[in-house]
Parts: sequence; structure tokens; C-alpha cells
Amino acid sequence: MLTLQQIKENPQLIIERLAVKGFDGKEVIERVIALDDNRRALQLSNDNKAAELNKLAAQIGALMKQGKKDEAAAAKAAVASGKEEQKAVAEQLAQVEGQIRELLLSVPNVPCAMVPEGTSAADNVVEATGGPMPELGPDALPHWDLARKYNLIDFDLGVKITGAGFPVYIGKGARLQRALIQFFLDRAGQAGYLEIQPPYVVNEASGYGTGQLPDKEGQMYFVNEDKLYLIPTAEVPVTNIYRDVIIPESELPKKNCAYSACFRREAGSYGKDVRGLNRLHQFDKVEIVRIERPEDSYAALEEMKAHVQGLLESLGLPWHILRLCGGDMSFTSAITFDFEVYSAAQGRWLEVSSVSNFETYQANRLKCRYRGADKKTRLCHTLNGSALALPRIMAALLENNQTPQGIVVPECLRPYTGFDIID
RNA sequence: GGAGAGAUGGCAGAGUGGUCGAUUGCGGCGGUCUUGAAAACCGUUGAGGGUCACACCUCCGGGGGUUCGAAUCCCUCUCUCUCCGCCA
Repeated sequence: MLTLQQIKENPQLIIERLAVKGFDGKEVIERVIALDDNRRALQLSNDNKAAELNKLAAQIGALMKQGKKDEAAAAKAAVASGKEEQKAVAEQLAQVEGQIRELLLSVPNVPCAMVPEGTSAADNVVEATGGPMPELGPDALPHWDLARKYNLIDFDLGVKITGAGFPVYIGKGARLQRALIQFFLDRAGQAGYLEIQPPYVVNEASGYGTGQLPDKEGQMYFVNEDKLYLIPTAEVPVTNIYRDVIIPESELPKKNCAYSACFRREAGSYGKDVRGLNRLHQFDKVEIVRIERPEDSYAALEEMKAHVQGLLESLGLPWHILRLCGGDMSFTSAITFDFEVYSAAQGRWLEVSSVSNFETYQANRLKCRYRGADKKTRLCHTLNGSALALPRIMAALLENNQTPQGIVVPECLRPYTGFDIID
């Protein structure tokens, strides 16, 4: 969430920027500022009362020691009435603080200056394009047919065991999955990301820390017995490593990568979006996460984009980068770049990575700070990106690389798969 | 699953009703000494709110209570550890 400080420093700017996200923040921002004035007045009143009572209590202690019981009794009476007053003020204060918090939670992150205006995916800007566009024959098959033809993925079996959206990978299909994970992790390691193997279930505090809670609990699977959530992305456990942590500036940046299975309920999805591997309830992903000094975070973002682009180039897939417009960005992001690959037989672009800078928005919730040379603590910037999510990469690889002889495995994966063609 | 113990500052570990935001040790930072370093010695060292800056307020796992006064007593929740059982 935004900090009070950010809002008070330049409310007009915040309101203008929020408009880029299609969020009308005028009323909320003004209300927060008014409530904060109120809060400070109540705080002062509460503190003064508390100071007074503390003094009296100390005096009573001294009187009791001296055996002056009568004077002590008189002072006790004075405390009793003062205590009532303070209690009333403290209650008001707590109420106002609660209101401020609630309002702050309702305000999305402010898009940075580079974010284009727009209301939907149609307004996203294609920033760069690359990779060879395949030319498939008229008999080219979509990946769900290829998966069946070569016995790589059994969707029906997944339905039998669990339900729709939980495919079963078989033989070379399973092997290709494992190869992709390994390849992505190795490349992240080479780029300086420390590998983490995190838990796949998290507690409420972690869900809250990265912003899945309180409003998106419907998107996560929940283990009721233990009040734990299945992670929708490794971003959640990995970023929460830095919850309630003050990092010495010399230790920044923190660069982590993690493979995990990801679980998403995807309530409300339907149609061609969910066909085959296009949208699953369980999928595999390698995530990269960075904790940065504010002045370094945009350079880090560029580095992450270059990393993801490098992966797609190695895989030989046609890709492009979208700079998301305000209206298509997530609640918590300050700027997001989506990477899509072209899935030739479907004739569609599929999102395979989303790279975002959250600036201090996530860090404020996480209380992830660093201590600078001046000994002061400041909020870090957090960033993350997929590098990469597997299913759509798999879909594009199968479709784009199909030949009459079989499906050709990209060069970079062959050391991991141990085979160069699926036939 | 059964029984017990515990949760205090970066870490270790005191404190069981009255200057305790908290003894002490380690670590960190600054200094003296040294050509430099180590050792030794001296000083300093939690977070948040508030203020121009002070003052002042809050925080000893979370929440509630008792009391003039709670890290210390009571209730409750959560978590951790030990032993037993079960088990990959």
C-alpha cells in the first residue's frame, strides 16, 4: 500500500497518476489526509494524557513506599477519572487509524511516469518484437492435439484424478517439463540469482504481505484445516523472506530465483482461454525476485527484461514485449511488462512472463526496509518476473516446432532432455 | 495423536508488580594504541509515532483482563522446542 508520507508529499500528483489506472482517487486521498490530521490531534491528546497518568502512577509508587497511604489514595482517585478520559481518546484514535488503513488498502499503486494511458489490453503498447515467426502448413495441429498424438500430456487423465486444469505430463512430455525448469533455473543462476526452494503453502501473514490478501483470497486454494494457502506463484513465499526485515544497504540488491508449482483457482475463466495448456489450475514456473534500493530499481527492471528476452531467444520462439497500460496493470504494480510468445497453430499470442516493479508498494506492507549509510531505514523497492511460466512455453514449442518428422527440441534444451525430437 | 517446557533487542541470555525500553555477553559502529592489523581499553548500538528540534507516547509472540502501576499476575490464541507414539 501507499505510505501516508507519499500521499501527503504530493497528493495532486498521486491523484493524477492514479487516473492513468482508471482509478478516481480524489475523494479517498483527500479523506486520508483529513483523517490523518485528525489522527495526529488525537495522538497528541492521547499521549499527553498517558504522560500525565504515568507521572501520577510513579508518584503513587513513591508515596506508597513512604507509607503515605492517604495521599496515595487521593492520587488514585485522580488517576481513575483521567483513565476514563484517555480510554475514550484511545478508542477514537484506534478507530481513525483503522479507517486510514482501510482506505490506504483500497488505493492501488501509483503507475510510474512511463505507463501509457488506457483502459484495457487493447491499449497496451508493443515495445519490442523478436524471434523467428514459424510458417506452418495447413495441417498444423494445436498443442492439445499434438499432446495427444505424441502422448505427451493427458488432459482427461488429469480430470479423472483431480479435475479440469490439472494435466498429467507423460514420458517425453514430463521430461520436457523438467528440462525447461532446469534450463530456466540454470540461466537464472548464471545471471546471479540465488536459488530458493520455498514452501508451496503459506500462512495468512504471507498472503497479506504480497497483496493476495485481503481481496484475492478467492483466487487461492485454501487448506481450511490448517488455515494455509497454496501459493499462486513463488513470488509469495520468496518475497515474504524479506517481510519485517531491515537489510543493510551493502547487502542490496537481493536477487532470488525459485522454481515452484503454482496453484490458481481461476474462478470465472472460460472458453478458448482455458483450452489445452492455455490456462491451468496447477502449473510450473521459475520466478525471479529482486529487492533493490529505490535508485536502482528501474535499472534492475531493465536487466530482468533482458534476462527474460534472452530465454525466449534461446528457445527460438517468436516473442514480443507489451508495456501494459494503466488499466491493464495489476493493483500493486507501478509498471509491468508482459512477454508473449506466438503460438502458431492457435494463431494467438500467449502471455508467458510478467515483469513488474512494485516500487515501495509491496515493501510498505511487508515492512521490508534497508538501512542506509545515514543509519536511517527506508523502504526497499521490490520487483519480480516470471522466467518463465511453463505451460504456454510448452504450447508454443509444440506448435511452432512441429514438422512431418516430429517435434523438434530447441538446441538449448537438448542437454536436459536427452533427445532432440519428439516422434 | 499424548505429555511437558518455552516465546524478551542482530544473536545468546537475565529480569516474576513500581525510573525496565529493559542487567550482561557476543556481534556491529566510532575512538585510543599500532607502520598496518590483532589484542586490550573507552564510547556507542532496537523499532514505530510525534516534533523544526526537543519533550512526550507505544512496542518484551498476538489479543483481552486485573492493578494507581504489568516484560513480570490471570484468560485466550498462535507458534517453537523436548520426550513418547505414528510415519516418508
